[in-house]
Amino acid sequence: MNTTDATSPLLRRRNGKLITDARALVASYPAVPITVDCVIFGFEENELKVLLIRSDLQYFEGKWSLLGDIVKETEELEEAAYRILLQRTGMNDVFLEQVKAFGSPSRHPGGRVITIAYCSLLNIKHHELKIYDNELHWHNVKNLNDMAFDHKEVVDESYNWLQKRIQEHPLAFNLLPEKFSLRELQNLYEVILGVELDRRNFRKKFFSMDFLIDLDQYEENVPHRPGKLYKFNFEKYEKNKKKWFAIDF
Amino acid sequence: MNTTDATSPLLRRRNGKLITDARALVASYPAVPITVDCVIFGFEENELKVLLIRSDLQYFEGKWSLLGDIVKETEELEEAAYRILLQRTGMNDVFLEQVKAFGSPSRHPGGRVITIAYCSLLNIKHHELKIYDNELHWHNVKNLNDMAFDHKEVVDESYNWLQKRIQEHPLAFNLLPEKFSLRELQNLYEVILGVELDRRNFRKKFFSMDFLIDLDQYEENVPHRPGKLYKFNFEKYEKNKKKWFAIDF
DNA sequence: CCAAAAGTGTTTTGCCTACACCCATGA
DNA sequence: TCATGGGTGTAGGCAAAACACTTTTGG
Repeated sequence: MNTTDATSPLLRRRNGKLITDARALVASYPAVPITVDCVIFGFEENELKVLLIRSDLQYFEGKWSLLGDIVKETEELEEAAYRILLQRTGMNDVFLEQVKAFGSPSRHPGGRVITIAYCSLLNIKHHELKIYDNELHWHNVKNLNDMAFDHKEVVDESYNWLQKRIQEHPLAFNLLPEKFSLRELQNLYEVILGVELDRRNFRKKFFSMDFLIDLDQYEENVPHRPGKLYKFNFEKYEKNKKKWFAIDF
Repeated sequence: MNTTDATSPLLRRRNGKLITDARALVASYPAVPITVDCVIFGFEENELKVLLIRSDLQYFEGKWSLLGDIVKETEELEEAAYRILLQRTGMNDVFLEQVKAFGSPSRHPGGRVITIAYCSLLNIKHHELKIYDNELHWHNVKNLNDMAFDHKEVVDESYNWLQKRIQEHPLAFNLLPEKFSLRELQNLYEVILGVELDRRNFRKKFFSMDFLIDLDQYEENVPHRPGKLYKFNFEKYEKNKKKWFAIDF
């Protein structure tokens, strides 16, 4: 390995001299278009869903695609993700977090495009999709295939990320109505994690955390005994969240 | 929010017509240089260290910088990270994983440059740094300041990532010699996590996992009773690793 | 009164924690 | 023989898991 190789400007030190013209240096670099893709998860009818549109590209005719857009020149990556969310869902108070960058040279048929995937969780009931450009629709996460680009991989990675994340952080509440029953909460965990949970232990677990506010209200219009409604106490959680420590693999 | 806005090619559907010329579409996008930065952690003398060079840029004169380089036009992101590692350390069998993309428009003084941070763990004793371009050196993670670009933030995020990751995955063994004593392993955990651990419980924990191979060999040249040497059974770990499940936040 | 889901407690088990003494080696 | 760290076991507490019956409501 020859590290005196001078093809890489960032690795090279030119005879110990410093580079004075940073702008010229950056201008000399090859450049690639950057997009942000939003993996927007929602929960409804006991299914985890993701918001997709039909691809605009003839190359991917009929295939489903994530909601993405080019990052504007002066825009933060996260800002671009929020912009896409707002344009597509009309919501601006949603959860959003970066998951991963995807940069395979061949992932876009029009040439190299690097994308940063952001994961977003929202409550489907909280907004109506009033816009149906490109057949914007919710899709069950389980039945995805024939997606455009590498979007299947992006969704899979995001789903893995969500499964792990939901166990360690109170993300679930972003997918539920503000007021929810414990049954709804448990269903959500069961669907996302793909496991069955014991109702009594689940309740004990959440009550012992003591982050649920009992609203003294009940479900309505259910064909059985209505469950109590709760909301999550985010303020208390933020104050009390513990430093997590346990070697376990 | 007007989604008939036509400034975003990926969001737009032109009167229901598909885009046939994907190449022209991509060519019309603004483009940004992409770099990969490697956060290379090593462990030595009971300190967690990170490999840094002096920045080449006059703008950052005297400041320390991560090892990074432009991603070549036909190169996978991960491939670029491995290339940088090989060029800088001469090692090609090292641990490497993507941590996060950093893309603030103002993070580079020469114009926008987006970087993808990769985290790497290696055993300092396994290779000598024969190359000292740009004062390549190991730095204690605790004493970093005055770094170039947003590299302090990148290191901090990578360190957080490592702290979490090392508790759930057997990464630690990438930082140790192939044969190690339990004391070395414990020191590593204590330093990375910044906690003190009970020796007996730590041993019990690792022995009960049953992933350590007893080599029936002992430390040498230590001024006290030598400890037994072990190596990690990666094969067994890969076969047995459990599906991790526990709601806990 | 029937169906459907809500709500509730106890026992067992395994794991993490706290804690103190003897052992092997080199100097 | 001394200094240094290596190596070991046990008891208590706590949290997770397993498990079944009664209650409430709507139809």
